[in-house]
Amino acid sequence: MKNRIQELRKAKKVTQQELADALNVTRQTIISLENGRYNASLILAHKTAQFFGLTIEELFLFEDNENL
Amino acid sequence: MKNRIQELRKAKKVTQQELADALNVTRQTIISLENGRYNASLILAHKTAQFFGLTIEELFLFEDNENL
DNA sequence: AAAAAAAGTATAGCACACTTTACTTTAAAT
DNA sequence: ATTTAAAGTAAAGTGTGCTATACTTTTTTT
Repeated sequence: MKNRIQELRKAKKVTQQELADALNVTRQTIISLENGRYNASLILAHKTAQFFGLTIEELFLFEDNENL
Repeated sequence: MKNRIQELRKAKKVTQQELADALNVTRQTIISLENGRYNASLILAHKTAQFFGLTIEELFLFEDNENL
């Protein structure tokens, strides 16, 4: 599953550190999410979507056949 | 974070086993989600929401101050 | 009332989301 | 060109989502 975090963060002119602080996670977490190392938890997904004023489904691009 | 899984599952007259099969998880996972033992992963949340024809935000009731 | 189906509890184990720390590389500012 | 800020990599550790197996309790059916 891909996401639009990096794209939207840059459009908002926010650094990884600033986003991390706003979401109460570490910068590592933001890097890993942006670079597709792992998927966000449900709560983090929701907080991130709220930060950008979107729904989870708008921020995260779900494909069919995602195996958990 | 609470969710409406049990309520919607019963309304649809589906057993935990049937829902588990439809989502490709075990019955234990459904029981644990319904009884609030843990939160769904993002992908499972999405598949479950799709099963009920809802968005994630409609199926899962996010509160403020959820600490990851 | 007895049998069968559905729901629940318990525990051990694995995978991965997230943290922490430390170091390197790339981009921006002076 | 040098410095500084931002982004990236690496690796070990913790907590939890999910599986698997086995057993018990509740609900439904006959």
